[in-house]
Amino acid sequence: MLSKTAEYALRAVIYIAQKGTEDSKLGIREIAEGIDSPPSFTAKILQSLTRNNKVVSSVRGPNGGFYLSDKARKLPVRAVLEAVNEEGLFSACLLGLKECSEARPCPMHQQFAPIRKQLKQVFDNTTIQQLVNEGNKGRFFLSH
Amino acid sequence: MLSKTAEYALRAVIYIAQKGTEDSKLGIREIAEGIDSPPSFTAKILQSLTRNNKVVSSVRGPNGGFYLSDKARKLPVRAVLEAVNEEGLFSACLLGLKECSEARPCPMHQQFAPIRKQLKQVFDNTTIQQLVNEGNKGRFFLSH
DNA sequence: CTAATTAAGGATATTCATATCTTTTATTTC
DNA sequence: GAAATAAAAGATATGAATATCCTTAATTAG
Repeated sequence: MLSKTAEYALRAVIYIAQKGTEDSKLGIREIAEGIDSPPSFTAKILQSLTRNNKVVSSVRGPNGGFYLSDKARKLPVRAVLEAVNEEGLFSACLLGLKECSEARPCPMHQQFAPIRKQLKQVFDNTTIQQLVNEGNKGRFFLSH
Repeated sequence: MLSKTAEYALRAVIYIAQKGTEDSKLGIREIAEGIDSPPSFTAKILQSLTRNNKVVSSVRGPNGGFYLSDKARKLPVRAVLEAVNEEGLFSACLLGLKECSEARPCPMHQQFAPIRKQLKQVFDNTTIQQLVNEGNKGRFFLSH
């Protein structure tokens, strides 16, 4: 469904938003451990999230690390997928056909259209903060 | 969303059902050309569809090739994904978490559950023949 | 200013999906 | 039975996603 990159990105952002603040930032090791992901690879992904888009904030040096601004917490979850170029999910043809469109629909288009629409809605209308609240209910990620 | 393997599998099955019959089977080259896919790779995928599952029928030798039995045409589209081991789509956690379940939902679980359910319904309740009928409306694949 | 810390960046390695090629087997036609 | 045809099967190659490592730059504390 999603690439590993997108999965780690989402998990990392939720984790950082959940456990980090501007005063108490999270290091890459803690994040990777918390979301059970490879540290170096996760670091690369976080670079995309701090650069391209402005989802995650970071500071180098002692007491440095990653955190999410209040503004970032209000971003739609979709912003995370944007940052890692995973937006094909919302537009690509299910059968992988270039020509597929509303005007020239592939055999699965009509059936799939409403699903894609819902998918879009979820990622557009859910904020990162909302996911954090969800996550806190289930206390999903490792704390330590 | 889907792997290339799954995309080619779906396209191939629809194409074969659309243009082939037991009396007039389709060769791998025609299929690959028709659905715009690499011939050898498509051949491998069709092997999965003739073996593991019994979606596609095949005959070797002169006038041999691939076709779909009437029975196969009534199979749910899901059977194609089964044959190529792409069923994770219906069960895997969106965030890639092993522990995720109704009892212990990840932060996106509640939002994603109805989408996954719909996805499942589409693949379960749509038959291959229905897709062929859809496809015939739009005459999507190359004919020659 | 120096040393320590931590993310950023660049280069490289590994793995798996994707893709190709060759040989074998089954089937048909003559 | 021999030759031709076409899929099955096996071996191998390629490429992109995944993953690691090493160096650089920024920041802080002393």
